[in-house]
Amino acid sequence: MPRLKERTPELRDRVLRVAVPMLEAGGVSGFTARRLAAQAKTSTPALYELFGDKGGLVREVFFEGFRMLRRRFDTLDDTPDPRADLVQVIGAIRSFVRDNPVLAEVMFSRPFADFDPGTDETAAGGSVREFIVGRVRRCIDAGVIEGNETDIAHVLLALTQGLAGQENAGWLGTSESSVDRRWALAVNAALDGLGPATPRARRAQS
Amino acid sequence: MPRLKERTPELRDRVLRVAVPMLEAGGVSGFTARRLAAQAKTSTPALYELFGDKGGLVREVFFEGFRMLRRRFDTLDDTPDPRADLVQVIGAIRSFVRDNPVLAEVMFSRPFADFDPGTDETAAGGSVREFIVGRVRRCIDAGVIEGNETDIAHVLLALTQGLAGQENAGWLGTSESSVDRRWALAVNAALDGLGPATPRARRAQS
DNA sequence: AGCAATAACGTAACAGCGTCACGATATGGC
DNA sequence: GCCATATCGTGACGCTGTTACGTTATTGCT
Repeated sequence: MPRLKERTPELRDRVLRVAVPMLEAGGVSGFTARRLAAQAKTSTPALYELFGDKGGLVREVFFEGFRMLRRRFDTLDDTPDPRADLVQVIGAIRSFVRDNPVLAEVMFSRPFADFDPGTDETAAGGSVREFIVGRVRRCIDAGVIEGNETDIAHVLLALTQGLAGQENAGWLGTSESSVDRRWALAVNAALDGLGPATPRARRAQS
Repeated sequence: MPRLKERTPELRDRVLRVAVPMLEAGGVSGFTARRLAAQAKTSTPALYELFGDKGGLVREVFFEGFRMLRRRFDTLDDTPDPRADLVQVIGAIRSFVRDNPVLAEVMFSRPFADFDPGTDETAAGGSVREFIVGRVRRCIDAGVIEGNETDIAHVLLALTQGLAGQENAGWLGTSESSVDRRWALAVNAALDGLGPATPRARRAQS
């Protein structure tokens, strides 16, 4: 007897497909429920039925960001050099952040007061982290670096996130070359320091 | 003939002294012009005369954060071990972020849509960066690490910021011990990798 | 003393936000 | 053709940042 439902999972998908480019184009402050509803040719109450609240909406964009990053990893190909492959994945994260700075802020920072990614949402990056752990493991197996693969992945991800955040904010340097140089220095130093038989590294265990 | 001005630099200081604890207590979303005005026993138009707009207000809190961090550095004392001193300053940043998580977000992240620290505001951290550069230089002079002091300071700060951000978000680990372990691993690996005569490190130059 | 001129004050308004109650609406069954 | 009902979107609420504007207090002059 009622009318046909329009607030379906299909609408949800359409909204999300509109949301990501709109976030990137309009920035955090331009990302409002009303504007998104208008742009997706629906109403604000529809958004609230589909996503609960603004935080739920941002949460889905957050998840979509990690899916996009993971998809970018699929375009990378393995080489015989495990260390180069690990450097490559870090470079892929860097270029992702440069291509999608606002989305990256949602993923790695907390620009929306309504959405605080907690430990639950950590799992969203799980598939991303798995990929990195895989490449870390190959380095460990090859004897390029030593230690616990999870710990090392965390460290490399933190370093990458810190560098990307600083580059994004324009703090890492003014010229392209100095920024590149610092990226290279950081990544190489970290990998070298994680390598085997570095005398001082033994301190970490004691 | 007019009445006496109350919106003086003194009021400005009083507002800022109220603002920092209020931000930390109420979080980003609780930090509103009205609430701050009420708490500082003044009016919202007074805030706008003193700070221009909300962004200007947050900007001052941002500056105050760096002053606080710098003041914390002054409580540190030099030891004969330059490497230990460098580790110590990184630890000081970590504890600062743990003690003032919301303020740290304002300083290192961009939780307010109204305030984007740009290259101008980079200078605010200048005095903080100088301190770190000083400790880096001591390490270079002692032969503990090698390279350009500014580049190295940038790298260490990026690493610290990345780790602190992840710890703050609860992403660095669930147990205190795993978080500590990853901090130690990261800092030691970076310093080791920046050290002299590490064969692979030469790659960075080529 | 009392008044006028003037500058500083804060109330109250505006647009826009997240959110949701509720009246309007469209549909299938009788 | 009409009713019942589930679904829709208009419009409202309280909040935000921001500011116009009427109110108020003060000083100098008569």
